[in-house]
Amino acid sequence: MPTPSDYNGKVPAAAGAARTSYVPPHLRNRPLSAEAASAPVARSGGYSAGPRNDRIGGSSSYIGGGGGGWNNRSNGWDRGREREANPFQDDLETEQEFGSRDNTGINFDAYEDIPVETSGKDVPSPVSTFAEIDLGEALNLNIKRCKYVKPTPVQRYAIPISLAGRDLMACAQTGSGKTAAFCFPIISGIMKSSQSAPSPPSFSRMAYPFALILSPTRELSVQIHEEARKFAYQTGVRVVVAYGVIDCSGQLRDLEKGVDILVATPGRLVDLLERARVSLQMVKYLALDEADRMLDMGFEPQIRRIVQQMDMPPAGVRQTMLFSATFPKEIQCLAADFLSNYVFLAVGRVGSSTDLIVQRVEYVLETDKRSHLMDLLHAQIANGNQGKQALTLVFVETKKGADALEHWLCINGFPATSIHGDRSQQEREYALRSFKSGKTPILVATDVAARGLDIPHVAHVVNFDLPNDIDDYVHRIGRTGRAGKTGLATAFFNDNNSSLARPLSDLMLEANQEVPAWISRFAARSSYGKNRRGGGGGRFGGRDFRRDTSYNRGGTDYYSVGAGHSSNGYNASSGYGPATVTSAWD
DNA sequence: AAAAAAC
Repeated sequence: MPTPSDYNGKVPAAAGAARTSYVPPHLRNRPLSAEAASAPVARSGGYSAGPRNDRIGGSSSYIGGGGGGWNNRSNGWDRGREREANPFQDDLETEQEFGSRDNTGINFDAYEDIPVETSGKDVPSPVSTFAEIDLGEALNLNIKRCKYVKPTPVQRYAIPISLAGRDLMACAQTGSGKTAAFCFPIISGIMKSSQSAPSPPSFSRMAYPFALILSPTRELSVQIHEEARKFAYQTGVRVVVAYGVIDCSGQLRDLEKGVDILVATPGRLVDLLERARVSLQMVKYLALDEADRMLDMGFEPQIRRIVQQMDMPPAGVRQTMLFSATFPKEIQCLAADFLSNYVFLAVGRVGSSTDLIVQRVEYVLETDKRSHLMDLLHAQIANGNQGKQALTLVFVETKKGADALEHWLCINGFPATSIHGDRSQQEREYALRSFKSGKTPILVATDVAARGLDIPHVAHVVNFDLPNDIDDYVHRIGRTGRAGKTGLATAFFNDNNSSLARPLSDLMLEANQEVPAWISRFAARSSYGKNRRGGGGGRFGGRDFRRDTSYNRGGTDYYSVGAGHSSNGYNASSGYGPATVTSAWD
């Protein structure tokens, strides 16, 4: 179990000076009377010069009024003025609306025999209860409020690993509790270390988050923010989200009020860094959600810029956690640049009784897709599968295609809406709400909705247009069958998708799905996807590329230990041997 | 070739 000194080992020497006046996060939310008493002595740490105290003492209005701006992480004084909104309020309302809603709880029976694999040096042991982990009283209370009874597989492994201060690359299906897996250690770590945290190093309107969480879409950032706010409720740890167009929702104001955990999309964060509204020099935790997407061709330059070319502490000083349901080898290779002596964690995806998604592939010509979709929707209605308890998510390839299909569905009497990158943020958020509430139980979407979004009650995912990449398919169908519930995924396949035939049929075979015989005709034609997973079998969304025999970084820190050091090092006595490979399956 | 993400 980590001690506070584990968390503070890298804190500058000046830290001690701040101790007496600093108000740690867990005390920031005390009632106003208690706060007021300590206000005049708001932290005057080593960095803090006179002006800060003058400002605090002499001004009755805080942030926003004067524009001078100061990072007020340092005082709990103004925090008491605003009551922290109860982030659990929405849950109560939704719960009433849906009657006995049980999706806050995970169906643990379905996860009982899930395969788990770890690799890396000295992998910390997993836990089986939250009680075994010292997360702190406030966080434990929030876990109860979230109705989490016991940790999910990814949480059982990832939380001890990250509490031990280790970097992590984790493959786990979204909906299996990933967000909590990286939020709990971050919140807990910030609470513990804050007792001796250094002051922000300058006097400006810049924000100095301790933790940075990046995700590839605005909606996913919103979702992570909402979840993180629940976990951080009344801990004093402040969570702020930044995404999309300039400050339509008071994001800049929130930043100025101080931030401990910043959740952001990459473009927005680059913008904030350029405007010098955010500094990354205090970042102790970096988490990338949907990390393989964050490091693909479209995002990689931005991520490199943020992580390597700004003022963020380097790998090894900060703690880095990468999460995704899929982790292609090439991306793992790239990701190694951002990690230091990391643990690789893979939580089973398919191939066991945990597979809760029934997958179907149907041969549908381009011209027949619409009428075929209508048949499916009619059949669903005939089965009594409709309304807000049985939402249908339809994926198409293009934004134009999404608009067209939405329009066509609507004029044919189907209550549909759509979400894609050409719609305004307002429209996007409205569409998502309208879908979630069941007002429009059909949502037509581009890949913007493929990853990470947690939408309860999605009973059916239709791949109206199949993606070109099997990993995208995996993420898309993962919008159903969540939290232990079952789901259906139907794909419309035709000659345009022949490149996907082999990986798709492989994936379905792994998942014990019925694969139509005709698909092998296409599979034979294409060589795409061969060995994409490093021949590592299909139980996982990925396999540690460091274990691949073709990978040899000889002389790097990964395999520096041990006699009999082989070309891959995996079976050498370097800590990668079978003894450290744990599996809940065996 | 398309999608996502800042102004």
